Amino acid sequence: MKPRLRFAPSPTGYLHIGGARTALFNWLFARRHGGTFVLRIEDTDQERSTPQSLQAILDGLTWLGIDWDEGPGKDGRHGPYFQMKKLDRYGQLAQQLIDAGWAYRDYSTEDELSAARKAFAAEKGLKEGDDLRSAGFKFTSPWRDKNQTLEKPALIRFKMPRREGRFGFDDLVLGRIEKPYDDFDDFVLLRSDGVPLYNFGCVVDDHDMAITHVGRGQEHINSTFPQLMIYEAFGWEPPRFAHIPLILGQDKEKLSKRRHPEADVMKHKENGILPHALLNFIARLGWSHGNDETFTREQLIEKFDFEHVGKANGVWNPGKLVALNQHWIKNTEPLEVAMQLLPYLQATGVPEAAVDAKLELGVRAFAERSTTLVEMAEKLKPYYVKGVTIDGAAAAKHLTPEGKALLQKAREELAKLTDWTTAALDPIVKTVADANGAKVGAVAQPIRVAATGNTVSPGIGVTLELLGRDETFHRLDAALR
RNA sequence: GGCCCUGUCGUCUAGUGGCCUAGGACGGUGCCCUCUCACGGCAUAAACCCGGGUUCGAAUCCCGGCAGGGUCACCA
Repeated sequence: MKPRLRFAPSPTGYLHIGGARTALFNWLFARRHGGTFVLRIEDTDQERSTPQSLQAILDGLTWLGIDWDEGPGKDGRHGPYFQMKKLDRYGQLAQQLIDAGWAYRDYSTEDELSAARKAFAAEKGLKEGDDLRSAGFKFTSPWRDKNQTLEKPALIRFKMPRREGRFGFDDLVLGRIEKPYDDFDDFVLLRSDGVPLYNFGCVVDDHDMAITHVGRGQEHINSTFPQLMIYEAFGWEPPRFAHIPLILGQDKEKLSKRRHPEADVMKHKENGILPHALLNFIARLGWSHGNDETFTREQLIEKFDFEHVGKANGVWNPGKLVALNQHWIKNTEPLEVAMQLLPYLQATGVPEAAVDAKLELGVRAFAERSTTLVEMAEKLKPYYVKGVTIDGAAAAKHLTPEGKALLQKAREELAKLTDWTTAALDPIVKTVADANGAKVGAVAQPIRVAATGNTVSPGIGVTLELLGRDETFHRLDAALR
């Protein structure tokens, strides 16, 4: 049987890096085994769900190259893929549970609940701000065994069986996990407005969508237990679960929107990170394959498994992400990098830039010198504008009378060239140095400063080819004046 | 607080009882290469949370501490 996996975000914000990794692991597993990857939208929190968030999540996944076989924009046989579109289904199933004695209508009001809380607090002698849960507050609805249907709104609670002992499941990454039955209260299945809560909607949908494996964050371990009870009540076979460790910020706190800008997937796009580099990085954060560090998309699909997902939380390491980014900048076809780079370059103020031979040459020259696409764009920009401002210190050091004399000689040699290529340009430096009894550096640096305004650039040959013949002479002559 | 999960260099990790004198990667340090900057190459410092067991033998198994995390809603 081909596996079916899903990613089920709630559209209440941008695509979080932890969510992206969860999506990636599920996607990799589905792809590896020729299965199906489903994208389901859990939009039952109407307070917080927004269309913008949905779009942001879709955009984030698309940017990362994580595609889905069923879900928004991809209808399948197991839809609808938005929970708010199947309220009737949840209602019918909840009624089924009531009929079977696994659930009941609860007409308790908020007032009654808070009265119970107050009574509990008074009995225990707790103060206003104290956490009732810590003190062991439990609420048992008086409607639990009444089995009544009244003409007023009710929420539907699951009736946890009063059992001794423990129950649990075999987690794909954590192994056996168990809890005592009496750890759980009757939990809410359906709100009084008929909208399902997470546990109920999740189980119904995973069943309806024939999900076989659920990879999700470890914060969901505890909700697995009530979900298991729902499966039992319906007599459904639960999927296999794989609880993935959390990603922590450098302060070792859970990655949060507020304190950790890196939690937003699209922030990395903005920072000039290649989508595949980010993919490689988050894959390695929590999963490993021996001593391997870099993986192509195909290798990731070929090697991924839940058994090698680690059990401990991981700390975000921006330095390693950047190192991986540089690795992929260097190890991706220059044409491909050029296409990714273009928008960043244009954004620096050179809208006329295009994916052409010049840009590809630029990528080849700067791949080893750039850690991000933003950095590469900034470094390439001077090759797209007319003229250059020469750095004072650089001029003072290299455009001395002696420097200028050598620069003049070099200019004369360059003028003789018919072929303006790196291969033809490179030897000029040594030729001029030899002819004048100077060191190569004494020739190269004045040229570099005159041509780029600075002491740092790729080799003289590529630098001048990138600049082009006309612009090179324009800048050299300006420096010689 | 109850319950649950976790604990190898600063960080990500390899490791599933002898192959471990604990390996790799990022970062650090030093050297080499070199027209600058990078890239690359070589070398180096750096870890099994603590304490008990089990075993001929434990980073690996068990127990207890300690530390970190998760969860306990008409959020997901």
